[in-house]
Amino acid sequence: MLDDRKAAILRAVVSEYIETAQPVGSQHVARQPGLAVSPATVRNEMAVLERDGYLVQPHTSAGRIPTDKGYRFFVDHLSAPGPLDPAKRQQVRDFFKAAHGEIERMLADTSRLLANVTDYAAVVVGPPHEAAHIRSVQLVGLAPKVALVVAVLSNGVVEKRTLELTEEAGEERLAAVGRHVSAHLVGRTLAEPGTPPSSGDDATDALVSQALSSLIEHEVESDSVFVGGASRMARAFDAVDTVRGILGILEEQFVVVGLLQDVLDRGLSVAIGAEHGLEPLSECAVVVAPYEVEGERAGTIGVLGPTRMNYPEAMAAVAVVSQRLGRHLSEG
Amino acid sequence: MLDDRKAAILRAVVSEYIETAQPVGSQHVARQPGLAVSPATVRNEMAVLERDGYLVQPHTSAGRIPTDKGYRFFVDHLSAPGPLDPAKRQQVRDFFKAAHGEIERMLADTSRLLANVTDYAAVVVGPPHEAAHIRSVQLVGLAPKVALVVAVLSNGVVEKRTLELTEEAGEERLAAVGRHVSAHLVGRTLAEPGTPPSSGDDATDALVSQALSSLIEHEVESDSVFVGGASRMARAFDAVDTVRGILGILEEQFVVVGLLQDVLDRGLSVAIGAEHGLEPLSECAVVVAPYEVEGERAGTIGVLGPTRMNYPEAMAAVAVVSQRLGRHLSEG
DNA sequence: GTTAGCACTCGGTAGAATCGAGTGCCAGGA
DNA sequence: TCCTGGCACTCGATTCTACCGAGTGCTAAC
Repeated sequence: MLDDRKAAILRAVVSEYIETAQPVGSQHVARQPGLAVSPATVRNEMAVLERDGYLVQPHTSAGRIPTDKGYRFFVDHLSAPGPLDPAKRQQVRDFFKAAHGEIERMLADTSRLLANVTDYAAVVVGPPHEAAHIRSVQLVGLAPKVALVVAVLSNGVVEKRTLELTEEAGEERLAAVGRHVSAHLVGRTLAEPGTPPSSGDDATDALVSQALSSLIEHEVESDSVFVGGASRMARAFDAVDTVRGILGILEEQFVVVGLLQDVLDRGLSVAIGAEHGLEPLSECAVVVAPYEVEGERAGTIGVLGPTRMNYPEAMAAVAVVSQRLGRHLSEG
Repeated sequence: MLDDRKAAILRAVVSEYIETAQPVGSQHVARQPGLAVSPATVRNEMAVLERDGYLVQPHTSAGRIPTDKGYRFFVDHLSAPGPLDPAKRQQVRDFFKAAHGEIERMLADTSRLLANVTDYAAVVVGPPHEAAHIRSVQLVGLAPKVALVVAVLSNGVVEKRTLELTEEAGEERLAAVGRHVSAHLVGRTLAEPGTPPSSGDDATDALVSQALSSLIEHEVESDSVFVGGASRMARAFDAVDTVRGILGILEEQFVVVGLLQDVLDRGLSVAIGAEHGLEPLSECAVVVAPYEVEGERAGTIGVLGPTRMNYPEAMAAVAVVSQRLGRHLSEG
């Protein structure tokens, strides 16, 4: 553990580096109000902090930069979560006051909001589809031998699957199958669909089971993910290769979901640099928070920025948005 | 118009510049087989080409670079559309052989395919929702005073809207309204919904018209757009500001749709640099093609790359993918 | 009309000089 | 024992110079 003065010095270095992106020297730190200490003393302390892995020098005769460990200590012990800037707070409030419409658009807009507020890339993961209760199932013919299974979930999500039929089926038959599946499935979840009772008609039963299995398979990968403001990563780094790597990751939805999930699973709200395993994101930090709908954990939102991101602000923004998003969705 | 030799020189400059991204000098051009001419002659010709606006020199004593006008002449007169590289052709074939599932995922995957094949960013615009025939409409209750209108279109698209009800409505009433709307709307399009006949029940009629208006409004902006491989733009440019501008554009879906639409409307299949009005894309070119489903123009695909992109290959890829996508969607 | 020859331009690279922010260490003082 | 002023030292960044060479435009001869 760090004594008070070392902690204060570390905080000063991190804060200043976050602002300026330049290595921080002992003079700057010593100027910090509240630290009545000479640069020489600061230097000694910084040497210790470096030995202990909280800081590094890009090269001799340069100032210090925080390591991942340094950032970690900063977010864990030195940064008050703090309230969000009032103007931004208002921006969030206004957004949710005006927000309406169906859930996917809502979530996509939320990711853009979060990106605007924080000025980093933002991710919103929708509620897992398996958990929601099924409200209705319907079969609709699209072509002679193609039908669409449409399932409406209680959270407003609509799942659909195309069905390749082995033989033509008229509207009536599809409707009948739909009613049959619906009667069985309504109130259940996609995760536990159970086995529907036989209808006494082999052809119908075959279609029913086909529709059912189409609905429940491929479930995992279909969690909805929305990435907003990815272009902001181009501002955060000036190495074009770094940017490309990061954008590449953000394009792979299931990687992004996995990343957020993984961070949450480890009980963290912030993952810094190498803490999340993704190599291209080694210069990035993620701030995440779950949101709850009607008391149940429903999904996750997060912000992705450079490790030298403004953690207090990002954490505040993520907290506010996740809370308001949950409330908004709870109200329907 | 350019005489044969000037055209050949222009072609050589464009080809070489596309490959190397370096200004092309007279020696390189003269080495070109098929041009039995000395560097000095080439220099004279290049001076003329520069005077006429086809080439520029980044600075005195450098080679020449094509202007937008130069690229334009190249794609209009000098580049054979040419067949796609066999391996890539196969890649496209394999993709569509394996492809299945519902339409949005299909389109999103197609955008990734096109990005992979061309190594540029790719855009796929789905069929306009207004044009498709309605196959089914249904109302599903989500909360006491919230209902979801779900409309299934003939092309497999599902439109949904949340409805804020002024008073509670039971399942039976919602179902009745759904049947009423459905009976009226099936076979029509969202663009021409007509006016449903009165059901003789005021409360039902109110809900019907509410459902109807929710479906037809906000129509324009809901065309589905899928952008794939945006991260590849980071490879094409090394100015990080340029990259950011381009990514910013790609994040605004309706701008992208407008861009492609605009290019098509002007009867072009390629738009270069300033030809499309978007300032951040002044260093980019777009190659577009419509695709047809069952003989009808259904949507658009496109590729976005630097102006020094490989036009023949991009055009070939876009042509092949649009054609196969149309065929695939026609077959259902 | 084409080409060889030539003087000229100018971006890019390499090397030297300089600057200055920052360091580590030491010795003196509270 | 801990802090601090002083000092020599480091080394990236910046500036300047020299130089190279790819490329040009022009002219005169073929």
